[in-house]
Amino acid sequence: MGRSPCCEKAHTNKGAWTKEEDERLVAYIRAHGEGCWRSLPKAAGLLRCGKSCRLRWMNYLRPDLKRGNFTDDEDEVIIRLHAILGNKWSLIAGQLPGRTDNEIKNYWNTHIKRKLLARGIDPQTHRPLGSAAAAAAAPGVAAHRAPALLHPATAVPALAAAKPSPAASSSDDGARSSSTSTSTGKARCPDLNLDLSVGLPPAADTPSSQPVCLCYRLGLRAGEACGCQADKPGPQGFRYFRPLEQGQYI
DNA sequence: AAGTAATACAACCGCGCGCTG
DNA sequence: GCAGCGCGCGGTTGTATTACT
Repeated sequence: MGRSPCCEKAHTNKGAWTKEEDERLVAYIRAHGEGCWRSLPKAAGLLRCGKSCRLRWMNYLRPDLKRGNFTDDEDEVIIRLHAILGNKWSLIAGQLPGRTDNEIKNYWNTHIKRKLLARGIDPQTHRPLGSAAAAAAAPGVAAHRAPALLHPATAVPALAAAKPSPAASSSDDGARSSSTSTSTGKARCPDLNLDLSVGLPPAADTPSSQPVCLCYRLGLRAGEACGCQADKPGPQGFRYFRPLEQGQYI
């Protein structure tokens, strides 16, 4: 479908934001909240495109942003999440309060990629470097890596394929609702439902199609990121996957 | 001190998706 | 059912800063 430009480019500023523009934007959002980004610039007296205002607010001006260096813990969480989610920066950001998708994306490209390469790990596949077969088997995004991660016959690339159900948001929409909730100042995690469940192969000791929450693979315990009972083995929880051991790769 | 390369990060761009009339 | 709109995402670019020669 055809799309009109998001704004009158001829009458908008571009490039770095000035202090005055920042102040105007912050003052307006404090007074009126985050409403319609398209009409915000005019209402706030800014010669900027709505998209630009949104980006500036989300990535730089939001009061709940955590500035400063990433901690080692955050590094590891990003690496683990990227191994499973791929370049779903907004999803990853949803797990790191105070961090933005743009910030994480930049950090990944400038720091973590190099860190993984130094460890001898391919940052795209999260496999040891030089594993051509591994790379061939797992090209591109993490969803395509799922078969290597899980049972090849029944693993569901949930992120790519799942449609949201009335009961649970999922896939990319989950990402959007997650990021939306952050932008509106609501608590980030409580409503988060990544819904990264996969179907398991029928096996002697596992119920068929039992959902498995991948938060357990991330080393998260119940309540840290989602409502599953990942650390409670048995019928109440999920017991089929465990976090990676030292030296294991996805 | 000057020039160049590398790095970090803010911002832009194009596209896909959901919503609405 | 269709078309347009608005939002949000991920990839890319531009620019400022820092490190190195």
